[in-house]
Amino acid sequence: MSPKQQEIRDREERLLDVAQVMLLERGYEDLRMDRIAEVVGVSKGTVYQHFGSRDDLLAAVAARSAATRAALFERAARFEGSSRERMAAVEAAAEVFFALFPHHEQAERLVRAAHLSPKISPERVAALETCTQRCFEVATRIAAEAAASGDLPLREGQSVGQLCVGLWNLYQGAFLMRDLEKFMSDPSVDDALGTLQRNARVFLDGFAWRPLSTELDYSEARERALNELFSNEAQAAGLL
Amino acid sequence: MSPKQQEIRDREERLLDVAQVMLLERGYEDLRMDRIAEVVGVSKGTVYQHFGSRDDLLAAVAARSAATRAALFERAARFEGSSRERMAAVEAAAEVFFALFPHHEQAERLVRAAHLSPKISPERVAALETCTQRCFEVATRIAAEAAASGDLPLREGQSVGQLCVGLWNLYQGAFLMRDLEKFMSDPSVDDALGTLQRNARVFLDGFAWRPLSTELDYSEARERALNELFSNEAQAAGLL
DNA sequence: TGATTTCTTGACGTTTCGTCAAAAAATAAC
DNA sequence: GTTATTTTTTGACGAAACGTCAAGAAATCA
Repeated sequence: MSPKQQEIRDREERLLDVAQVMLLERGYEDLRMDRIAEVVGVSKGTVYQHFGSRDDLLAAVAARSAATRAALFERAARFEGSSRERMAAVEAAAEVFFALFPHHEQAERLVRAAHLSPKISPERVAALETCTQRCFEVATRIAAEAAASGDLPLREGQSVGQLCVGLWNLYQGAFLMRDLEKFMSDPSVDDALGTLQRNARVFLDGFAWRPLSTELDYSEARERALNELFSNEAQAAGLL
Repeated sequence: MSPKQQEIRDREERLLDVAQVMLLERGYEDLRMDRIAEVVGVSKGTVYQHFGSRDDLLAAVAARSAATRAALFERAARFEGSSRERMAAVEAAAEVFFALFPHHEQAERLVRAAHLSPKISPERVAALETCTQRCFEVATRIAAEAAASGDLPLREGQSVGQLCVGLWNLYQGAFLMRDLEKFMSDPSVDDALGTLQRNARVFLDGFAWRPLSTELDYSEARERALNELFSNEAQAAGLL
């Protein structure tokens, strides 16, 4: 790769870095192409060489963090333990991602809202979806193994797909709620992360995925996963 | 109220109607003030008499449907039956709302994304939050009664707040997923609404809220709620 | 009927997006 | 090492939309 090509690669990363920070700190409305160009030290035309439009840049930001999430999930898949402990490691990965990339939810929401926008290159949308699919595949594989081994006794009409969708929904809903004000005066839900962890356990208990959370303390598995798999990231995110 | 004032009121509703449809059909980017004015048959200046900005109009759209949701939830609270059947009625209300106001998720997401925008009048934001709070209050009251009566045996560290947050998250996450493409090839989750209903049952079973879904068929309660409480709406939404 | 207040209008200033022809830089050819 | 060609960068420009406001129209009041 020629030095020029390398420079272009690096610049794209820097553009994404700047856009990511701006999105988080100032919001979508203040994500201005001129300003990004100025901060990175290039002209606006050059930014448009990398990204076809403002929305395309936004999608690129989302795609980059989504790729990181998929990588975290796949790392979690290597966790050693019972099937449900391995799912707890995946949940830990979701937590780490959530803490490390607080901009991502907003970015992905906006990309989805810019629905079918012809201004977003199809490859980027495809990349984003592939990453989500990879996350689902990790979870599905673990649940399928649990079902095969008997740890997860699926009842009539239940499937590993249903379970994974439910767990995903639970997490997405909770992440969505993060920047929302509190709707409840109940102090028991002040700790959003703890509430989410407990609810995920209730949900998996509802499937009777053994060992139940009454039989085994999954916060131990969670901490082991954070230490063994995500040590650096978890420390950076303040989870350790 | 003078005829003029009535006219202004009506016009505001028409503006909201048009904005709502445009938002759903063409997306946020194509929600143009000039165009809305033109469709309703007034000038742009008049639109700005009603709404301080484009984002404020968006927030007004969200606030209006949120008020409808709160009303549906409160109607659901009047359902007769066991505590868990009454919660099933609330879930039915959420389904009805979801089907009737497909624009709402997007609108609320965008308002939240436009975070702290000084262009949205504080009263509208407050109205939006009050409506969500009303929904939570309905759910919380039912769960609290269930806990008091012994139907819902909360374990150490669990609370009705946690349960309501979890159920809300599950629904929000599922609604968020609606317009998303499918991530899974699993045909068992093709039926998004059915998957959501089953997952909600698993979740409440996880709390051991009696009668469990294995002991009682809650689709019966759901259909009764749709018929008794939301007959018109459910028919309009194609749920009956 | 005339005076006063309230409401409506659309042209205008501003901002930002995205384009593109010209200039600059990098690479290739000799 | 110099010239030619290709690639890359630039910033001025046109288009589009937001939000404003002074002038005019309509409604209410006296």
